[in-house]
Amino acid sequence: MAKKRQPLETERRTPRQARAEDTVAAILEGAAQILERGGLAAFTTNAVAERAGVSIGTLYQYFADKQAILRAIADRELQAALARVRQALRGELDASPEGRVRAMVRAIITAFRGRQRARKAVLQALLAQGGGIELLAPVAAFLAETESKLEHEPERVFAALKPQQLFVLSRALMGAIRAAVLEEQPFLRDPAFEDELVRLAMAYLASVTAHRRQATSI
Amino acid sequence: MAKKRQPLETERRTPRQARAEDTVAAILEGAAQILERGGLAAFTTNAVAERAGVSIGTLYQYFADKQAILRAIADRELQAALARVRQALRGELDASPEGRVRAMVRAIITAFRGRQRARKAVLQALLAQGGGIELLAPVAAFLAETESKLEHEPERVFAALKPQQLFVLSRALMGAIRAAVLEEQPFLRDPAFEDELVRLAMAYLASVTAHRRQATSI
Amino acid sequence: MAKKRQPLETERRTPRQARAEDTVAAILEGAAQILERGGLAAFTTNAVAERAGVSIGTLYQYFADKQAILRAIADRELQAALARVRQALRGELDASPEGRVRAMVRAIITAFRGRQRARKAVLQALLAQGGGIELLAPVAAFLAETESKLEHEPERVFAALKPQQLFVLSRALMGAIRAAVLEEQPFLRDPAFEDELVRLAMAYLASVTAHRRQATSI
Amino acid sequence: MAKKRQPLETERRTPRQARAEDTVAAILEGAAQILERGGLAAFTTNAVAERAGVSIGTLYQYFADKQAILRAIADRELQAALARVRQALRGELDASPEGRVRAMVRAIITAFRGRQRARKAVLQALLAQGGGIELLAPVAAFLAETESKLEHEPERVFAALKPQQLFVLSRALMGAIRAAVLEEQPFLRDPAFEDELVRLAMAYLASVTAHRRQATSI
DNA sequence: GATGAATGAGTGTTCATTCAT
DNA sequence: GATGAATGAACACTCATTCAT
Repeated sequence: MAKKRQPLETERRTPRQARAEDTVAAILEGAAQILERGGLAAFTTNAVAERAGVSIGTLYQYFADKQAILRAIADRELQAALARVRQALRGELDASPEGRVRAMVRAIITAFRGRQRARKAVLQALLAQGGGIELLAPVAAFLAETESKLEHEPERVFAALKPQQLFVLSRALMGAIRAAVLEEQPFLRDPAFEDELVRLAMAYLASVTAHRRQATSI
Repeated sequence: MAKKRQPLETERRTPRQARAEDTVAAILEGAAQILERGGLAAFTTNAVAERAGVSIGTLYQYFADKQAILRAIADRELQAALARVRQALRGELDASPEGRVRAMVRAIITAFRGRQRARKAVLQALLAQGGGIELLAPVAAFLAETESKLEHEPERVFAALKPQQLFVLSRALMGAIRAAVLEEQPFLRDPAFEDELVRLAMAYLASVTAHRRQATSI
Repeated sequence: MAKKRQPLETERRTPRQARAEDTVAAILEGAAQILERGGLAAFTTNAVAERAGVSIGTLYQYFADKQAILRAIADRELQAALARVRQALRGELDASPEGRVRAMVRAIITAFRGRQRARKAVLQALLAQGGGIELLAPVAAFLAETESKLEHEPERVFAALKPQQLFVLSRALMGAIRAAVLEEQPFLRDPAFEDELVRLAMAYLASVTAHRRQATSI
Repeated sequence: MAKKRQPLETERRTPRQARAEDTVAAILEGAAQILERGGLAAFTTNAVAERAGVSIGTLYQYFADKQAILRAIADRELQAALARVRQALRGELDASPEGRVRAMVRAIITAFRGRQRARKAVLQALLAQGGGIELLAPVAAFLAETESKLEHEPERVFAALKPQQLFVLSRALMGAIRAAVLEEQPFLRDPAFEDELVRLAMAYLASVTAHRRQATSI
């Protein structure tokens, strides 16, 4: 019953009719295609409208300005990525901590594949605006929340981290993955790359835990 | 004796008169200031020329196009950052591996302070161009080279890494630092943040080393 | 019933609204006026837009670039000139060969009168483009086609020419007329000038025919 | 004793020293090369100075402005072309009228070969300025003058023409040749093309002569 | 609600010309 | 006499945005 799409403040008009939702979807899809093919340079409102098959006037009835489209795409991508991560973690909840870490790493890498150029362009555009959308922040929050449901406390690898540590870990992983994406490294699909990322995360987690135990035992 | 400024291929005309060198310096400084205050959006050739106190025509006598200015700034910043890292490491060569790792982390964090917006803008602009300036690549290369001069082999923490592992470690560290910079996190100056980065690096290095020893002993 | 304006490939957008057609017409008229008064040097896109009473943006919605405007004008002028030539020849189909030649010469001279500067500028611009002004080609084609409808074969003066001869004759006539136009010779309106051109054409045609007969009879 | 180079009003300074003449020659040669390779678009004062191996300041000491260079080139080319025509006619003075006509046609065609692009560019540039340099006018004048020295009056084919007829004939020939040059027709080197031009000229001359005789005899 | 013609400030860039050295 | 660094008006062209229809 609840609306599936929560209205963004970037939209001018909340689509209440099916047709309007289609229009918004068409615009976002068109925008993503434009970005994917021509990057940020090709991303003009007229081009988006044309590809979406709507008039430029209609586009401006749903989006206040050009940036609003980018924000909407970022939001859409974030939701999709989160959904994939959730999906991946759902099947690994009872796995070992390493299993969960690996699932997460894999989910993120996967989330970054396909439409890389579009994603890159969105990132760049939003960063240029000063708006730091951190894809990872919600993911990490989700992880922490998920773990809090675990029975065995020792298993809660993420929940045990202090905020700053969570920041370091998530950004470090993202940094490595993003660099691989942006530099178009061929080993992005290499299982060994995934192994190294898991190793990095696990080593860090172990170090934090060991440190805490040590501190506690004293 | 030797020319201080090595001519970049981005320059149209190699300055032969002292006046010209001043002009180039003024343009680069003006460009950096513009980027610092207004980001990439404010970075127009006319604005740069005006702030540099030269005519737009003069600007174009030294830079083939707008991008060339960005490249020159990036080059200049890279050299400066590298110099700082080198400087920092020079005093720590005989320190423990952790000492060296910490010196590097600190150097990079430091390198990222001041004119953050300018640096951010340069990064974005060059990434958008497809040109991946990787600050870390030269730093890592320098580290590896530096270590090769060490007597005790076990001390060579970076040299022991495989290329992909070096990639993961360097990008992970950069990712965390860059995220802190871009998100303007207050703890960028917090020693605890530095500690966590060092911990991340050390834990990863230890894990790699342990793994290798284990593999070897079998 | 049929659309009067056939869309040129030089147009960016085929006008779908009546307003748009007016705009295109205004731009072309403005461009012609600019050329007429200031020649090619005054022909700037901004000047054209201003004189046409539209914004520069509007101009660029209908013409891909500056040259496209020139091409459109040239096309328009060519059509007008051809129409006049056709009109002139229509009444002379059954005249003697000399009558037809004279009609053609007169038609071309007439076509070149009025707005000479504009025409001159267009010609120059297109020549500068390397674009072969095939102003004459359509005229010659029309002549040949027209003659092919004649019953008496000996009357077909143009159709009897070999391609290279047609080239020489048409360019020679055009060369003389164009020189008179460009040098703004006062005798452009002198009937004696027309007489000389007719004489040139008739003498050449006679020479070609005589030569051919001689060759055949041997 | 007379100065060989008559000072043009376009020059700022009359070269009195050998070095200065060399400089002027270098500039004109450089300009011709630039025009030949890149056409009018590449013809910038800075480019000319660079190719000539002089500074832009020096260039402006000998030429008041850019157009002055073009005018000087045109003058130089005209002198060269005239010299070639003179040379060609010198050996044909006692030849038949057709021989002389052919010599002239050939000389002009020849004059147009080599540096066609430069010549084309000069023509265009000067035409755009409104200045109609007519290569043929001086040539025709020379022909008429030359013929006036002939003993047998009937042989004086050009001298017999009225000014307007001379205009028609010379521009017609030039028109055909120029069209072939500008359109880069392959038959520019074809002897048959030359034949047709000669035929055109001879036919016209014969027609004029016949007409006059007829008028006289009555 | 939808359209698309119109807008115009703003961009990067060129190049003829000057003049201090 | 020669140099070449500096100038800046001018240009072609883009594109986010508006609003009359």
